[in-house]
This record gives sequence, structure tokens and C-alpha cells, in this order.
Amino acid sequence: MRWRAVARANCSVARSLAVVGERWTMLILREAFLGQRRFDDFQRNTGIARNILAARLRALVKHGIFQRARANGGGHIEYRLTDKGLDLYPVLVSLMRWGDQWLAGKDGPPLFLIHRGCGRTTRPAIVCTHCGGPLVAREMLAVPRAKLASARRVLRRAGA
Amino acid sequence: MRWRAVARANCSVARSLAVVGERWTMLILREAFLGQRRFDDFQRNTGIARNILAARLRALVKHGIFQRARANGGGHIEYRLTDKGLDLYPVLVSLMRWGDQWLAGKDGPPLFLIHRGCGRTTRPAIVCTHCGGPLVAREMLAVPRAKLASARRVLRRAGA
DNA sequence: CGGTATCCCATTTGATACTG
DNA sequence: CAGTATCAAATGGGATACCG
Repeated sequence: MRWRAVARANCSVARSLAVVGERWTMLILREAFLGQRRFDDFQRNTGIARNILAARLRALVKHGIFQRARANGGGHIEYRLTDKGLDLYPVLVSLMRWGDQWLAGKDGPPLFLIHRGCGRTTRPAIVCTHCGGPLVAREMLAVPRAKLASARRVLRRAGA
Repeated sequence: MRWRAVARANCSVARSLAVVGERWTMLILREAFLGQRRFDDFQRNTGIARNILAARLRALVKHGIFQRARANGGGHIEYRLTDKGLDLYPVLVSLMRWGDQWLAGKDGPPLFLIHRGCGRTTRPAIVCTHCGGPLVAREMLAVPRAKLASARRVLRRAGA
């Protein structure tokens, strides 16, 4: 299979990767979440080549992740995260958390996240929206929509 | 900058991407989380070229994400997720959720996640470990370790 | 089954220079 | 500032065949 076919796979992971899985794209998004909005700032902070950056930004705008606009007053050009773009935050945070946990030097994580709502530094976790418990891979079952009903039956019978 | 330098960036996102950010790698991991463990199954289910798959698996083993071993009884060869590998689950789930939300066809998401613990299908979310509230990008502040103390002061003074 | 070995092509990349 | 233009070099990708 060609990589390009991945965009049309019946899998949300594959489709997402087709949009944000290219090299550099996540680092551009990182900068965006850190507050950067301008071409040259993206360029400097990531070290990406200018032509590649231009291509990535174009694609991200096309996919509705950035909105390209002039700053207030008609100043410079800005790339602002749309709602669709902002919604990628969990992906970035998950990557960061994993790196914090498994790849950090002995100084520990370089960056901390403060949750304005509660004013605390937080180590975000992914949880079950029903029971609030942390989602651990081993406790999860992935079921294609067609098999949902039967999977539920089996689980119930098993006394879960 | 060269891409290779990214692995040594002082940023957990960049470092993580250096390990799992290559093309195909996430799709291999997806298969692993769906229960696959064998070369040919990875190959068939992802459509990746065999030589590339071999290279990716080698790298993932080297990075301690897979453990390569013979199946019980000395049968075939298996790639099993280590703890480090299993810990990538949130990354995969976040990608999947974003795709579910923004890229799914009109049939809706192709795959559902059942949390064995509570027996319900769940839509995982990333939350603050302190207050339990959902983490929304706009409500977060990223602070380099060196500026942690001052950032906290400012927040407190602001009455947050 | 679980890979290697080859070979070739396509794409990506990075550097640099240029422009309105 | 926000890009284009160009171009050489590197890498990655895919198909196929082969092997223990």
C-alpha cells in the first residue's frame, strides 16, 4: 500500500496521521500551543526549512487547523489555531507526557503545565468518561461498530 | 536544523517524535494495541512494505517499546509491547479521538473502546489530575522549569 | 514464518538566494 | 515579514525475489 492511501483508511488513527503525521507538523503545532503565530517565529523555534514550513502551513490551513489572517489593525500575518486545531491539544500533551516519563534527562521534564482553573501544575492523564478511572491499555477493548452489541453481551455474561 | 537533531531537543514532544514519529510507526503500534504481535500480521494489516516494517520493528525494539521473543513453547516470533510501549496508549487514543471527531465519515467512528473496568463504551478524555476537569488548551499555561516559581506567584496574585 | 537483499524511483529535505 | 524559487543531496518507499 502507498502511504497516501492511509488518508482513506477506515481508521481514525490513520486518518489523523494523514493530516498531522508528517515530519515537523507536530512541532509547528507545539509552537502554536505555546503561543506562536507567525511564520518566522515558527521557523526560528523549530529550525524547519522555510520552504517546508510554507508547505506545512498551507496544508494545515487547508485542513482547517490553522486560520490564516492579518493581525488586528492589518499588521502582520498570523496563523491561529481553529477549534479543530485546538482540539489537537490532547495529542500534543500525550506525546509530551510520554517523553517526560521515558525520555527525559536526569533533570526531569523541561516544561510544566499549569491548569489555570485550579492553579496547580498538573500531570494530565487520560481517563474513562464514565467511571473517571485512568485508561490503561490492558483494560481496554477495541470493538468495531458492527460487533458492539455482541461484545457487550459477552462482557455482561462474563460478569464484568 | 536537521531532523536528526530533533531527538536531542530539550522538549519532550520532539524527543517522543524522534522515537515514534516516523511514518508507519503509529500504525504498527495501533496494530499492537489491537492485539497483533507478528510480523506478517503487522504487514498485512498496515500494508507497509516488508523492508520498512523490518526497519521499524528493529528500531522499536531498540528503543524498548517492543520486546522480541518466541511465543510460549518456542513457536513463532512475537513482538510484545513493553511497559514503555503500553504507555503510548494515550497517544494512540488521542489521535483516534481527534479523527473520530473531525475526520469520521457520516457513519461515525469505526471503532469503539470498551473499558473493562466499568463495562461501558467510553470516549476517553484528558483531564487535570488535580481537579479532574477536562484539559482545554486555552486554560493551560506551559512554563519552563526555571520559571515555575514566578509563574505560580503571578497566578496567585491574579486571584486564580 | 520472519525476515534480507536488491534495485530503482519518488519524495522530502535543507541551503541559499531572491522578492514584494 | 512572509514567503517563492531553485536545486542538489539524502532518504524513504515499494516491488519483487530470495532464503533458512
